[in-house]
Amino acid sequence: MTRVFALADANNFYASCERVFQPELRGKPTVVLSNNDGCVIARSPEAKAMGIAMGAPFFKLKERADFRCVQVRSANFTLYGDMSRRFMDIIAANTPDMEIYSIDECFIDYTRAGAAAADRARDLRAMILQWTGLSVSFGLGATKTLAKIANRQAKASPDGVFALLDADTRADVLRETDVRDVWGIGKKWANRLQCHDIHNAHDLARVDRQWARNVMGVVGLRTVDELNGLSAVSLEQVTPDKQTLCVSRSFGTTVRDRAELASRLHHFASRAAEKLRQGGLVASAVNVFIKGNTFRPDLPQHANNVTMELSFPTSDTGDIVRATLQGLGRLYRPGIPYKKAGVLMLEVCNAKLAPRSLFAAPDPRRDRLMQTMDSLNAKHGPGTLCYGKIPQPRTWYMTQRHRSPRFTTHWRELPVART
DNA sequence: TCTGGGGTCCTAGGACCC
DNA sequence: TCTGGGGTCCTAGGACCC
Repeated sequence: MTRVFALADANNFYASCERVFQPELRGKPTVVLSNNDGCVIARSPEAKAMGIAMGAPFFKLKERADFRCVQVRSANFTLYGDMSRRFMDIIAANTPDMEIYSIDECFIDYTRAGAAAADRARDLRAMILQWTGLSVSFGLGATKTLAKIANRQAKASPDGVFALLDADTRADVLRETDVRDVWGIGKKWANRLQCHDIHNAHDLARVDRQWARNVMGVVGLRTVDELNGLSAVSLEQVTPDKQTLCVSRSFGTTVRDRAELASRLHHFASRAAEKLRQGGLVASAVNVFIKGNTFRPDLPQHANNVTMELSFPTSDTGDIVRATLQGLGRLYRPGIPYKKAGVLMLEVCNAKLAPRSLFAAPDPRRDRLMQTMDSLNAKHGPGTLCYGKIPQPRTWYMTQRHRSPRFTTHWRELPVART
């Protein structure tokens, strides 16, 4: 049986979320910036038309003569996360066979809908637009990779839906698709494939399977099969537990002081522990890393990381903070202007499945303490209760000069309707 | 002055064992 | 004198994704 996958992808997601609640942005070139207002991570169609590149550093963008007409917003992940949940909920309520792939994309298995798949997608698209204000494109194909390619066409099609299901259309579209735009082919592989005279997706689909296996490995072979309509990447309906969990930030200004670095890592470790508990997870080790400013070779450089074993799998903020600060003690060098730091939780697994140690056991009273801390912070706002230090406003935390209100998740920031 | 953050999977190579 | 070879486990690094 021919399978039918759809990829539903919200158009210019972050920029669109901003526009839903700020109609004054509509029709104007709009960009959304990364943390610390470092670089561009989303662009409205008008901004794309101006040639503003994804990842363009903001400080360079500001030098452009036509910059004044560009609307700028700092990343507002609280808002985007909530909007994502809303549109995914609508899809889930209509189609049980779905996989949330990223904040703005999901795959749907429409095999059972058969010939009606495209109509189903159109209905769903209309519903999402009406209920959330978000425009979502649907690409349909016999594999996930083909659905991805179909989605690129859908973005340009008037009704936002494109089916890449018959053989002739498929061959035509694959010929038009640059090999670097194929899902799973990055910059490196695109360049290497060019050397073998493989320029578009159709060229790649026609290579010998054995050649693909030898030269590109199992991942490359899967891509080739998928381009030929052989489904090699299945729908992942159950989100597997994470294996690692990372909290890290670049700093707006560099940090030389050890106590200051410790304070920031303390915060990252606390956040990581919170994220573990939210997911019902525990970790057995924590990797701590610090690095200088690699964009500035003229400054003294130092980058290092260390892995600290925890005495048993845990999500206890105290254990994780302690290990993190011990790790920093081994890494820190005076006089280095540090630009980035973070913690990476390792050997993460479900708390219920975690191995137990004969020699060290978690204290149930600590679990209750963590629960109490989490519920207080949930009720009164993040940072109400901190572990092992006095809560203080994090003036250092991030540069967000252009952040919009958290329209959908904070009572005081709700949009106001006037009649 | 100013360049994001958070993931996954695969492979190569070393250590170690028999 | 002789310097095999296969298996497993671990780690680091590469490549990719959004």
